[in-house]
Amino acid sequence: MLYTLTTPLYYVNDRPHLGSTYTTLACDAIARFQRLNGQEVILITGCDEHGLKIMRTAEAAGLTPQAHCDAISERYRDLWQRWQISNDRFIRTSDPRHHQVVEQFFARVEASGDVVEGRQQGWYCVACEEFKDDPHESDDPECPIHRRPLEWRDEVNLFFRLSRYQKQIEELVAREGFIAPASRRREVENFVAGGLKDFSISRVDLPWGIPVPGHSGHTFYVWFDALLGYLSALLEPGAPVDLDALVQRGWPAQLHVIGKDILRFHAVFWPAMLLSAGLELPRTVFGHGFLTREGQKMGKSLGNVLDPELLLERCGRDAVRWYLLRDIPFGDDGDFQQQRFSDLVNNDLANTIGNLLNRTSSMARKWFDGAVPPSGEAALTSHSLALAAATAAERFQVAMATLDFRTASETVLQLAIGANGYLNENAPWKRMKTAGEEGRVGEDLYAVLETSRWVALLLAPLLPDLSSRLLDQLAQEPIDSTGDPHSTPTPWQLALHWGGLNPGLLLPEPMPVMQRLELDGPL
RNA sequence: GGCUCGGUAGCUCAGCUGGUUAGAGCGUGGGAUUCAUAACCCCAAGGUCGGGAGUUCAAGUCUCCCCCGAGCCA
Repeated sequence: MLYTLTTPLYYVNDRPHLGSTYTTLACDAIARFQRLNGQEVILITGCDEHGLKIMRTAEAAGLTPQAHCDAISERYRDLWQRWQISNDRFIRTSDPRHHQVVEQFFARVEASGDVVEGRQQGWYCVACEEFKDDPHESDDPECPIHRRPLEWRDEVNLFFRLSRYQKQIEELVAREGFIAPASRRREVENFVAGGLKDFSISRVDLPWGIPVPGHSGHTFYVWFDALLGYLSALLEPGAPVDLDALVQRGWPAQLHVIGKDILRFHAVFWPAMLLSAGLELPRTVFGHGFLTREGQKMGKSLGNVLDPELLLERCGRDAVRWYLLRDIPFGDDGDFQQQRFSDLVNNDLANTIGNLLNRTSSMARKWFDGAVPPSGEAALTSHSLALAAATAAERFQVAMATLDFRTASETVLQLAIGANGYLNENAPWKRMKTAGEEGRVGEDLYAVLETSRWVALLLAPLLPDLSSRLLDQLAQEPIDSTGDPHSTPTPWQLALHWGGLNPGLLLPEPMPVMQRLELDGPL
C-alpha cells in the first residue's frame, strides 16, 4: 500500500519562513520513518499560486504573476533541497495539468448538483482571501487578523453546497483519529455543529486564477483550487489526467500535515469536496502548532523573523531538526529559544551522542588494534545494553508511528545516556591496567559500540545526516531513507539486530561527528 | 459574550482509567573521574501541582466557581 502524506502547498506570497520549514521537516521525518519500515511513500509538497493577493504582490514587484510565482516557488524548491527534504513530488498549482484536474473535479462536483449560483455581498480581506462576516464598524472596517482595510464586494459567485454534507462531515469530524491532535477536534466539531453554510468557489474579475468552465468571467477561489493540488501531485507524468486513476497512484492520503490555522479547510471543506466528487477521504489531518521566538510572535514589524536559510547556513540541518523535533511537542505551539537551542544541540548531540562514540572508538582503537573488539558475552541479547537497545527501538517505533517526535528523540537519547553510564560504571580505562582483563574490556567496548550503532540507526529518520556520520565512524554503510521501498524486513529493520557490528572490523580515526554550536549574538 | 485548549520545580514539559515520600531534561551548586568534543558519571537544592469550595477513606488527577494565557466563533 502507498503511504501518501502532504505538507501544505505553501502560498507564494512571500519567501519561505520558519513555519513552513518546521512543517516540512516534520513531514520529512515521517516519510523517512515510513520508508525505513518498508512503506512506499509519496511525500507531497509544493506551492499554491493563485489569488488576488499574489496578483497584487506581483504587481507591486513589477512582475507578472507567473514570473513572481516562478521565482518564489523556485526558492521553496531550492530550500527544501538544501534541507535535504525527501519529497517525492513538488506540485505547483499554476501547472497546466493541475488546471485539468481542477476542471475535471469541478465537472464531477457540478454533476453531483453541488454547484449553485449565489450572490455574495460583504467585506472581503484580500490577505485572507475570505469574506468577513459582519465587521463591527462598517465605516472603515479592517481585517482583525491582518489589520488591513477590508474591501466591499458585491458579486454573483458560484457556491459549493457544503450544507448538503452536514451529516457526513459531522460524523467524519467526530471520528477517532481523523483530526489530530485530539485536542483540536472539539473546535472543529463545534464549528460543524453550528451548521455548515455553502461557500463560494469562484471569483469574478480575477484574472490570476483558473477559469471556471462554462462560467465566463469566473475563476476558481484559491482554496478550491489549492486543495486539489494534492490530487494533481499524484498524476502520472505524461499520462492523461484521470481522477479515477489516482486510487492506484496513492490517493487517499494517509496524512495531511498542516498548521492549525488551516485545519478547517482540510477537515471540513476538503472532505466535503471529495465526497461530492466521489473520491476517498484522507485518513488523518494533523494540525500542528505555531512557533514563537523568545516568547514573541515572529513578524516583520517586530523584525524578529528567523530565516530558515540563515538557520541552515549557520547551524546546519541536524541541529535545527533536532531542536524542533526533540523539544517541541508536535501539535502544540512552541517557542524558539536560542539558548535552549544551543544547549540541547551541544548536550544531546555533541556531548552525549557524539562523544559517546568518540570515547569508545578511541579506546577500541588504542587497545584492540584499531578494530572492533571481540564481542564475547556482549553478543548475547541478554546483555544489559542489548536489552536497553531493544526496548528503546520498540518505544521509538511506537512514538514515531504516532508522530510523537519528542518521545522518540528522548528514547534515543536515553539509550546513549545509558551507554555513557555503562562506561563509567565499568571503567574500561581502569580495567585495562590490570592484567587478564582485556577480554572483559573488549566486551564492554563492544557493547557500547553496538549501542552506538543502534543510536545511529534510530536517528536515521530524525537526523539522517548525523546518522550517516555516526555509521561512518563505525565503518557501516549509511542507511537510505529516501529511496525505493524494500520488502520487510527492510535493511533498516535487519540492521536493528543485536550483534550486527562485526568484531575485527577496522575503525576509522575518530572525528567529532557533531560540532558544538557556538552562537555569538542572536541569529 | 459563548466555546475550546492550556496554567505542575528558574526554563521546556511527563504525570493512563483518583491511591506509597509529585517525575524527566536543561539551567544552578557540589563530588568523582581521565577513555573522550573542558566531554562523561554521581549527588543535591528548588514545587502549598493558578486560586477557592466540594465529592471521597484518599485529588495534580473528578465536580462547581473564579483568575491568567492562547485560540475558535460571535
